Amino acid sequence: MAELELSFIPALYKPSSLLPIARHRQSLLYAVEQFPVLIVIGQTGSGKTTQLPQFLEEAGWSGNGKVIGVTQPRRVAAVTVATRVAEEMRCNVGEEVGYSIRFEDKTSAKTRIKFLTDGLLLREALMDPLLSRYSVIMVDEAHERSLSTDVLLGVLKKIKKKRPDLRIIVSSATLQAKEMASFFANEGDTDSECRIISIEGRAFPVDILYLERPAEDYVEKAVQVAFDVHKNEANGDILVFLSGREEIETAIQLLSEQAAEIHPKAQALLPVPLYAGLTTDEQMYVFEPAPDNTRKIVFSTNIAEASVTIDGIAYVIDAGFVKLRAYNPQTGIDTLTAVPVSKASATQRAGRAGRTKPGKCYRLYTEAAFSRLPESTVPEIQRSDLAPIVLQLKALGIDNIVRFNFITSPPSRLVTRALELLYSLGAVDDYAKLTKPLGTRMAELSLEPMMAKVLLSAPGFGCLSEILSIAAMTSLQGSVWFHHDGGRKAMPASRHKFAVDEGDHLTLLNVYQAFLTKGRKDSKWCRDNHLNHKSMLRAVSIRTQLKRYLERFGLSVDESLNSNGMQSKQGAAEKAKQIGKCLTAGYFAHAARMQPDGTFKSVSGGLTMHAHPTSLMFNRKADFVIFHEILETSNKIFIRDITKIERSWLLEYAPEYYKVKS
DNA sequence: GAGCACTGC
Repeated sequence: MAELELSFIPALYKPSSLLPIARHRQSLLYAVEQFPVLIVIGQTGSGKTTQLPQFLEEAGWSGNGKVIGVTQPRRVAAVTVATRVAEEMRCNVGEEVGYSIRFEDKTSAKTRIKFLTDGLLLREALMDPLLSRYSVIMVDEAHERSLSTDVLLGVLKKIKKKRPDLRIIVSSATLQAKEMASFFANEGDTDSECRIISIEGRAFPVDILYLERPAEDYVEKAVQVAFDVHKNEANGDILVFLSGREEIETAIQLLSEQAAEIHPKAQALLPVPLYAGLTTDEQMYVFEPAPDNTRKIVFSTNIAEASVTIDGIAYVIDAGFVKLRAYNPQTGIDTLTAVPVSKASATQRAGRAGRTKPGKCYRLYTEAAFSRLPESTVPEIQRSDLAPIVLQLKALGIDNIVRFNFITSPPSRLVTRALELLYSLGAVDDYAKLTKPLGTRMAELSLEPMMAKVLLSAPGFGCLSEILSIAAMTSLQGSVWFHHDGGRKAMPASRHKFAVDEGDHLTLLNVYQAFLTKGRKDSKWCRDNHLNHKSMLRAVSIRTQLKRYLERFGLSVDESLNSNGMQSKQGAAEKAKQIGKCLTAGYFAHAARMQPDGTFKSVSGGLTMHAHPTSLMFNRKADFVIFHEILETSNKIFIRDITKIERSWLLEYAPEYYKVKS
C-alpha cells in the first residue's frame, strides 16, 4: 500500500509545468542574468509568484548565504504562497522555503527562498541597509501600490547603485510597466537597466455588460440584477461589490424580502455578507459551498477584489464604488468617502468571475461612465499621513524626502505637514535631522509617531508598564470589541464593566489587565465580555515586541510597580493622572474641549467634532481631552479613543505648540 | 445623539 501511494504524484505538484510561465523560463532567467531590473507582467493564475522563485533557486541564485526574497503586501499571502512553494519543492515550511511576517519567523539557516511582507523587509533595511542577505528581491503585487511597496521600490533603487550584484524583480498584474521601467532607468537609459516580460494568465473569458441608462440607486439595482441573474442564468454563484457595511446590510435585507417570493421548489438564494469588520469565523461562511438547490450570493466590500478569493463565482455585479481613505494635510483629518472605482479596479473585479469557468460581469453604470473613470487608483502615498514614512526614511539615512526617488511623488504639502508634526514631537531638529536618541528610537518602534513619543516619555512619568499595554491596545485599531453579532444592546453593557472615568485609554488598559488574569487561556471569557480573543492575543504579542525594543534601548520595564501602585485608591488616581500627562506629551496636537452641547472643538483649529459612538465620551461629560484618531465620514467628524486631561498639561508638555494660543 | 474601505511593522 505504502509503495503504491508513493508511486502516485499528487495532483498539486503537476500543474506547475502546465502553467503559462513554464514556457518563459529561459527568457526570464536570461533577463535576470543580464539586467539589474526585471519587470514581470502577469495576471493572477500565471504562476509568477510560485514558479519564478523556484526557477531562480534552481538556476543557483541562492546559496553562499544569500537568499531569494519575495515580498507580499499582505501577511496571509506570504504564508500561503510559502506553504504552496514548500509543497512543490517537497520540503517543510521553514527549511529551504520559509516565510517571515511580524510575530512569526519561519525561516532557518537552510532557507533559500523567503517570502515576507514588504513592510517587514523595510524593517530589515534598518538593521541591514543594503539588504545584503538577498541576492534577488522580487516585489510582488506592485500594481497595488501600497504605502510600503512604494517606499520599498524607492529604497531598492537607491540600494541598486551600491549593489550591482543585486537583482530586482518587480511583478505587477497591470500594464503600468513602462512607468516602473523608466523609474529604474539610469538617466533615461532604460534598455541597459531594465527588461519587461509579459506572461499570459490562465483566466477564463468574462463577458462585460453595462447599463443602458445610469441607475438611480445602485444598491436596489444590484439586488434587482442579482435576481434577474438568478432567474435567467445557469448555475454559478454571484459576487456583488458594494462600498461598505451599511450598503451590504441594506442589500441583504432587500434581497431577503424579495427571496420570500421565490417558489418553494425553485432554486433558493443564500445571501452572505463579507467585509473586514466581521470576525474571521463570520468571514468563513463565504467559502462554504451553498446547500443543495441553492445559489450563493456574496455581498462584499473591496476585500474580495484582491485580498479574498472565493471559488465558484460565475457572475460579478459591480456597483462601481469604493470607499477610499484620504488625508487632508490642511486639517490633519482622514476622510473616508465612497468614490468611483478606477478602470484597473473594475477590471480586477470583473476577473473574479472567470477563475474557474467563463463568467459574466454586470457593471451598474454605463459604458460612457466607464470610459470616464480614472485609469488607476491614486497611490496611497499621495493620500496618506506621511509622518510614519518620513520618520522611517530618515532612519534609513534618507534625509531629503522631497528629492527622494518615489515612483510617484507625494504632494509637498503632505511632506511638510509630516515634518511639522515630527518637529513638534521632537523627533527631528531645526534642520529636519533625526534627533538622538529620541528620533532614532521613535523610528525603530513599530508605532505611530505620537504613540511612539508617548511610550518613550513614559519612564519620566513612572507609567511605562501601563503605557506599554495602552500602546498595544490602541494598535488593534478598534478590533478589541466585536459588535456585529446582532447583540447591539449587550455590548455596551459589557463595555460598561471595564469603563474607567478618565476615558478610553484607561478603559483599554483595564481590559488588557483583566484579559491577562482571566481571559488569556479562556476564549469563552472573551466571548462573554464581547472581546475579540484573537485581537487580545495579538495585543499581548505587540506588547512583548514593544517591550523588547525598549530593553534594546536600555530602558527597563518594571512590571511589579503596576500592581503595587494600583492597590490604594489614591495610588490609582495618581497613576491615572500620570498616564494622562504622559498621553498629553504625545497627543497634544490632538486636543479638544467639550462644548455645552456635547460636541468637541479642537484646541488648535476650532473644528467641531463628535465623540465616536464606540467611545466612552460619547455620553459622558468632559472638559479638555486628547484623542487618538480623527476621521470624517459623511460630513461628520468623529474622534475615537478619548481621554480627559487638564488644560495646564497642554501648556506644560507642549509649550511650543500652544504658545500662540496661550 | 448614533457608526470604519483595506493593509502593515
